[in-house]
Amino acid sequence: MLNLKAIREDPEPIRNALARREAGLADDLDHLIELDGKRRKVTIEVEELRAEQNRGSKAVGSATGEEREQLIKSLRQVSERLTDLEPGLASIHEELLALASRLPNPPHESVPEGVDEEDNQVVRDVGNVPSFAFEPKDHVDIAQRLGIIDLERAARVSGSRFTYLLGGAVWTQWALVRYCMDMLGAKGFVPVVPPVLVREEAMYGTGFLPASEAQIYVTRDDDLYLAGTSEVPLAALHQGEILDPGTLPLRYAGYSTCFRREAGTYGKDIRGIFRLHQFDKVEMFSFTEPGNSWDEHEFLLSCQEEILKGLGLPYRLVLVCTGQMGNAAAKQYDIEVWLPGQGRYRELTSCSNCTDYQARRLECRVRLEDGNQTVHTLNGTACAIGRTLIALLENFQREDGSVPLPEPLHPYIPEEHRVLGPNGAP
RNA sequence: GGGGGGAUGCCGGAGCGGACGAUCGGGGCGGUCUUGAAAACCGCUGGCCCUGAUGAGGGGCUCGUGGGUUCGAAUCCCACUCCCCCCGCCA
Repeated sequence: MLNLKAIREDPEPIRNALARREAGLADDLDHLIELDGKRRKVTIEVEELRAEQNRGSKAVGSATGEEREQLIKSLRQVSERLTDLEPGLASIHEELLALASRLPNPPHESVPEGVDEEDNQVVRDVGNVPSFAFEPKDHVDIAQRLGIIDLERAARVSGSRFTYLLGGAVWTQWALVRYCMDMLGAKGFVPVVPPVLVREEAMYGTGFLPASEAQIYVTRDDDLYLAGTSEVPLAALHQGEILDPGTLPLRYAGYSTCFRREAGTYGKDIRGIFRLHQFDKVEMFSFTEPGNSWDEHEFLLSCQEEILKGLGLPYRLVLVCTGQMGNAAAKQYDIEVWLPGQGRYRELTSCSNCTDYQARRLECRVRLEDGNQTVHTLNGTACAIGRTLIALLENFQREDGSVPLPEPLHPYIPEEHRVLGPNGAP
């Protein structure tokens, strides 16, 4: 949700920023400004009548006889005029809210303008792309030979885009989770296992509704939504609260299963476990004072890079262009990991500063010296388990099909599973 | 699934048609006293919106949510939502 006060005071920067995202948005903003003006005009009218009504009603209490009758008579007229005006105000308000909640966060000036992946800006390449003395296989070949994923049976049970993870894949999953949690815990993140079924308000508050409705699973009888990322329940954790500035920044590391319908991606990444309806993920989430979110954004990014460097995965950091950013983000970094099996970089993590966009919808504020202010929220993937598993398999594969897991994971894996081999699974 | 009880400010808890934005207690903040602290005493202490200069001031809304009755609703009526307890089932 946009800050109407800020728009009213100085609409130009916001209009320009929105136009950089998508051409039509500037017109939407103008419509919004018009509605806001209308609303204020009618509000003044209505409130003056209400003030009159309040004054009069008080007077009735102490009046008697003829005077009282006269007063009630005239107040009845005020009441009727209000009844005429109020529906108009309500509908303007409704329209205003519907439009305002549809508009995305205006991008930060440092965000490159563009429409698709081609327009993303590569910030840096890190690590060495491995070279192989043999033809590297892709993760499906490797994993199936190891017996650690079972896509066919999963399809029989649940349909396409599901998998069973077995044996070594599971050991690796727990190791990745513990590796990330230990690192983030040491940095002051509070580990969280959040609810993954959430109410509509949480989806709305994080900006996934109404924007991405088609991507979200809904339960039939209970009207609960399945979170596509723990960002949703983590953001909603402090919904409606006024936080004490001493507690900020609040940093959480949420571990949860994520559910995505992936509507409209038929035929895309259909092979393997790259794009599933269900996967597990460790997600970082921060609440900060408005002035500190840009520093926090870089901090979350540094955590992501530390995790990947620790695992020894080659990646590149990308600044996502205006057209590719999530609805709530003002700026977004993606990290793309090198996948030898595909011979290209693929998205592994994402890190967004949502500024006050989600927090305003969630009504999450901080009590500052000069009044209450909307906090800023940020989110970043610590570890998308499935895709990280793909990256480990493809980058560290050996010609015999075995895969040694990187050393930082060893403390969390039984010794016999530190190298994924044919004996790693039934 | 069956039965019962609730929803009021940061927390507890009154109020049940007209000086109620709300008694009181706790907490928090400030002060008096004290070498310091505690105790005691005094004062302050919700949010949102409009107007105004992001000031002072003024106004409106807000007692779970939405509707209704009324000149006037925290208080009466209707619907919904949520929370809690007991029984049953259950990881």
